[in-house]
Amino acid sequence: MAEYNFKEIEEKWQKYWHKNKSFKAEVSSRPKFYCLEMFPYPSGKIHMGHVRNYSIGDVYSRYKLAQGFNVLHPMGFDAFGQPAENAAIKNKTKPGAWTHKCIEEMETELKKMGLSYDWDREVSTCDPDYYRWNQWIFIKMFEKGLAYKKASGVNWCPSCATTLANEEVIDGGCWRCHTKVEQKDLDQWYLKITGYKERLLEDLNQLKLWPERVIAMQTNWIGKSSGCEIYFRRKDNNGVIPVFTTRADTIFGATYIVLAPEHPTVLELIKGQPQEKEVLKFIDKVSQESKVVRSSSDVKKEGIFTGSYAINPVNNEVIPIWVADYVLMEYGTGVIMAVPTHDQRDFLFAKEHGLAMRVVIQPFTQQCELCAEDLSEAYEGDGRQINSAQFNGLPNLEGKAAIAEWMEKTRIGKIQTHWRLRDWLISRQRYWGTPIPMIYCDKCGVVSVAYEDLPVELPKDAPFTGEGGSPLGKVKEFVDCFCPKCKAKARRETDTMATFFDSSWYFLRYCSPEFTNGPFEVKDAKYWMPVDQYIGGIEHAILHLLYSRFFTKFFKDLGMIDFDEPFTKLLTQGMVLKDGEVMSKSRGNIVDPDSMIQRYGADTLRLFMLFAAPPETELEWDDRGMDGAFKFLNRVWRIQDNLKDKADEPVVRSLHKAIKKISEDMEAFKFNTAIASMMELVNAIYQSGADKEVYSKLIIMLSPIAPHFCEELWQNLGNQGSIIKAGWPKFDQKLLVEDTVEMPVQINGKVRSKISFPTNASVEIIQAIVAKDEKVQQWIQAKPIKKFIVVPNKIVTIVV
RNA sequence: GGGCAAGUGGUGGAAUUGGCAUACACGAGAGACUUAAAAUCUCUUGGCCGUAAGGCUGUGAGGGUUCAACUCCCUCCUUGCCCACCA
Repeated sequence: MAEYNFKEIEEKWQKYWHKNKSFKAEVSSRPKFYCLEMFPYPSGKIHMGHVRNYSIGDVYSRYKLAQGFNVLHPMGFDAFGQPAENAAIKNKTKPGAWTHKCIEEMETELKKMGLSYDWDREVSTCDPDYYRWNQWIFIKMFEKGLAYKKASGVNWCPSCATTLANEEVIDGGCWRCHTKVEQKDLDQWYLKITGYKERLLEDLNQLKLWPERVIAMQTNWIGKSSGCEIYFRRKDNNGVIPVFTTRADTIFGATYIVLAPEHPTVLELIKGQPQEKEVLKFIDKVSQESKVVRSSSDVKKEGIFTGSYAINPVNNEVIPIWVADYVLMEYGTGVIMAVPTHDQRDFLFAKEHGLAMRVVIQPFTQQCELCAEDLSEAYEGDGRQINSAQFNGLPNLEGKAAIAEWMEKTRIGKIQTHWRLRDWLISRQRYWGTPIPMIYCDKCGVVSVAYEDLPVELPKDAPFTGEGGSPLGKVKEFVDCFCPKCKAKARRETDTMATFFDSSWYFLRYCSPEFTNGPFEVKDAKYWMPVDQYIGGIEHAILHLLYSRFFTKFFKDLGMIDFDEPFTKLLTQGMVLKDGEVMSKSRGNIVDPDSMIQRYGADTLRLFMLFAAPPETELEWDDRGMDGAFKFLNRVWRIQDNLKDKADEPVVRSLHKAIKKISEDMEAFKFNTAIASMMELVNAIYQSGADKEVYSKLIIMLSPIAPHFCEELWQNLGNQGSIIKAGWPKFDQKLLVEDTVEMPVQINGKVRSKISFPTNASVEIIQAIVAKDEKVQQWIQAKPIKKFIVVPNKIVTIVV
């Protein structure tokens, strides 16, 4: 037979699959399997991260296909976003043209990998047929009160006159011109994801097949914390200042309270005080700082006394009210009670400004009473309540509950839950995104575009330079419109949607990509959804997955679907490293997948990617590993010339053991050990030869990993049609059991002999055989046997 | 600071979940084939002692549980990822 010519073979079978629509998925009565990999941003070139992600998904998908499932395996492009605008500015093209060119190039590269996609279902989020449904969803949310507009602080570069994402603020300056970034209030569109916070948290329990750490990350992000709201009264006018705390047990140690600089009450508190001017100056200074600067951890905490006092409701103590930058308006009530003895930040702040401290929790191990003067840092551990009136002596965890209950009864406070999760800001002052389908009418106010007028299409020409705010605002034909209600002249919203919106429901669109009466056809989604296996990078563990879960729940509430969670099983693949570092342009350590395909072929690249490491862990790129993978394929290739009429029994047994192991491994995404088992089988074949039967089963099992290669061998063996239809091999249980097993014999924990025993021999028989073994007797000598342990077919242990 | 992973030969990684540590591969070494090289095939390959048989030792460090620990428990170290003035 000729040599393995991967170039010819890969082109041939890619054409074959395309021509025969081998991976076309259609609704049927067979059990379905929806296998999905996160769709890429079309940068034009695929990188090794893509290769890994899509190889993993493709192998699993093909494996499920071989098992007889009706597999849906689609691909598309997350095509809106900033890079297209940047590229357009740089190359003087249009974002649309640039993006479409990139999509084409990327498709070509993906197709060269031999991925089993149903390309007929391809979606692209920048296509009006796609984004009109973004707009449709947005309007539905608006109608349900889940989309709303609110003024909010954004990072603002005064020189470029544009908003900046947090990532674009570098050392407090604009990434482009280094001008100091300011905070500016702008009216922005939000989605009320907080309306779903309980369900988003609760339903994480349903996700038994998600990695634990993703569940942990989502849980932290939603950030439910139970505590108390405590009402401090103002000394001057009895006004109430609510404070949120999770440490009600320390309330007797609260020696001052601190407001966030943005807190509206601050202005009242300082009015007429001698400090007024100074405090205003301080607030102004803080507000100039961008969030990024303010929250960088090593910056010293700064604050100032307001001149006013509050009353601690549990002991009627008069305590000062301060303002400090380390208190955040967005969390809790924007006010904290400071307990310097039991919170490190408060401790440092109190030391700095000479504020009072009182110990109220005594460590259990401490005998004599702990004094504030003795502390060199805050004591944040558990202990016994002291200086806490009627609660003295209680362990603080009991104290926390008792105090909370007492405060609620006496109406000093209220048991309360706070959440970290914020509403989702989706407005972007950019061009290359889905236009938010809203209209401003002088008479009717904010009105949504009529459904029949969707999509609101992006104007083909917009003057964008990356500077000076929203490009759509400069397109008169776009902005000028009529109010859908009163038909008067009106103004169109010029913000576009954050691209996370687009990717929050694309998995539903794949179910019926051509559907024109809604984002997806209900009956198709009913068959295909939820996604059985989702595969992607850990970097999407929080936002993308959370937003997708949110949208799914929203669709359920609209009655369009009947499940809570979109992704039954999730696999987060590890990154591809080179010399221990992440491959990236800036590091200059990129290995280009296309050049590897040129040199070795896609099958070798896929094989190496899957063999080098388990999918979840990081993968160290190794050129020599590619040689190894290529060598293995050639080794398999050569077998076809030396087939016997009938394989020896040991090889047949090896085959059946391999089928069992490989099937289990494929199911569990242990592709690296599955491949190792195939290599072992090949080694066995090299020892004593294979027949057509053994060889056929080997290449069927290898076919999800090296599909072109195996198709060719399958055909060489005289089969008609594709190996896809061959079906996954089954193993014969009888061939797995040998008559005898070799078991190690341990004496006092050390292996001293290896003896062959009949399979499943009884303890008595084993004892009798062991008694005749010279080596064992040598080690036991005449010492009495204390214990004789047999782990069936595994190990024999003797203790003397 | 909080959370989650992980740490095994020269390298990537295995280990049926408490049962022979290092499967499989890379690399290295030796041999066969060859005029030669490449390719291919076969063998060796954790460390120490030993001519050998064999022995001792060995999974980040230290302790513990057990007949038996890479695996479980405690303390510590290191690396990676995510979150973070979160009250």
